[in-house]
Amino acid sequence: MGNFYGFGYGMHGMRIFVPMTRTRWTPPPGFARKLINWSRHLDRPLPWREEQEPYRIWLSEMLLQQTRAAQAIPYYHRFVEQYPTVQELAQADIAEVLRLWEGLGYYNRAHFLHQTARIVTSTRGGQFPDTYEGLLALPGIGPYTAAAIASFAFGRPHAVVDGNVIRILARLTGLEGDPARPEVRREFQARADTLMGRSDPAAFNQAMMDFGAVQCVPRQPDCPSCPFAGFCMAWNTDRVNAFPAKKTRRTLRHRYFLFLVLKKGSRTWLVRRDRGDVWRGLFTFPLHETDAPVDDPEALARSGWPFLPPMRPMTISGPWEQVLTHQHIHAWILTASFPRTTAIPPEWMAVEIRDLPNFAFPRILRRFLNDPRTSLIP
DNA sequence: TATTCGTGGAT
DNA sequence: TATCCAAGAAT
Repeated sequence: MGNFYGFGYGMHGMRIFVPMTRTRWTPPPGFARKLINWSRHLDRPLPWREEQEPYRIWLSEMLLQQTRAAQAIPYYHRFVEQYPTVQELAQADIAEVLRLWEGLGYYNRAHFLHQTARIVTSTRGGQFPDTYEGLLALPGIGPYTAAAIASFAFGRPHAVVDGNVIRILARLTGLEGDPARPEVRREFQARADTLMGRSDPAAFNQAMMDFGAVQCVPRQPDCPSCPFAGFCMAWNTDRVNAFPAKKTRRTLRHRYFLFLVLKKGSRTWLVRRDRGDVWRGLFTFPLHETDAPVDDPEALARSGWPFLPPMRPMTISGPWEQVLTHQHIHAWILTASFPRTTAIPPEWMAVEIRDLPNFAFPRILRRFLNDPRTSLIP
């Protein structure tokens, strides 16, 4: 355990602290009431705010996992319009769901969304579980999402612990550990639950996340204007930037992709991405991957796809770049006409080129398709 | 339990 | 420009 400090609860901006060793953190009195009161003056319109329907709350929370609210909003509107009820979502084809999800990333979420819709529809008559534990058992619903739905939809007293709450509590209470560690995570959860107390769970959770998004922001927060500065550990020890503990830096893996846009008349071929890799369930053009930088895309293409006619010219586009969380994709896209269809691998799927807008593609390929110079889609 | 799952906005 | 990281969950 690290050092703990006791604080005087002073007025706004007051810096009273007495270094001391403690074994227990003491919650500031009246925190929940003050926090909710703070949030009343806030103008932060979100389409799922004040929403009562569990389906829509669940949908919004799935869209919001590791995603900024601003990015999720247009997707939320499209999903609600396309699938007004969980039954309609359950009946949809996963390819269609993924097409609607395209561009949002973390495509496993779309698969979990669909799975949970089917479970809720087929085994629960379209009704979501109304308990934290029941929600937690569903695909794609972890501790955060279960707490969010349980509180927002059913008024149950479970405090959400997301990135906002971790940042707020780390600074406010001086919790220094790595939030990724389970015991530290449990402590965050315990302190969040303590702070929630007997206040309105939905109002408290909403206010905490609003507070993190508006006031206790990651970088250069305006602490002098913060209503809790008087008993904020980080502020009163001048260590605001030290909380929360920094995540370990990721290492980028470089991957080199060759995509083949093989055209025969009005058609081309696609493959579907499998599980266990990026872009699960999305479509791409047939792909040849190497682990070394590509200096001669055409030569590599001809060795990767030996059936390509030797004399026929190819159009070479690239490199197209996309940086993912753990990977940097370098892509070359080769376009070739091919009069014969023999030797086409059986897993390749022939599609009409004009139908390409209907398939879910990774962003890097959608950028290629939308580029006017590509002129693949008329 | 450490890694791996996208994408884009902010600084 | 490079870096951070966002209403996390699964494996």
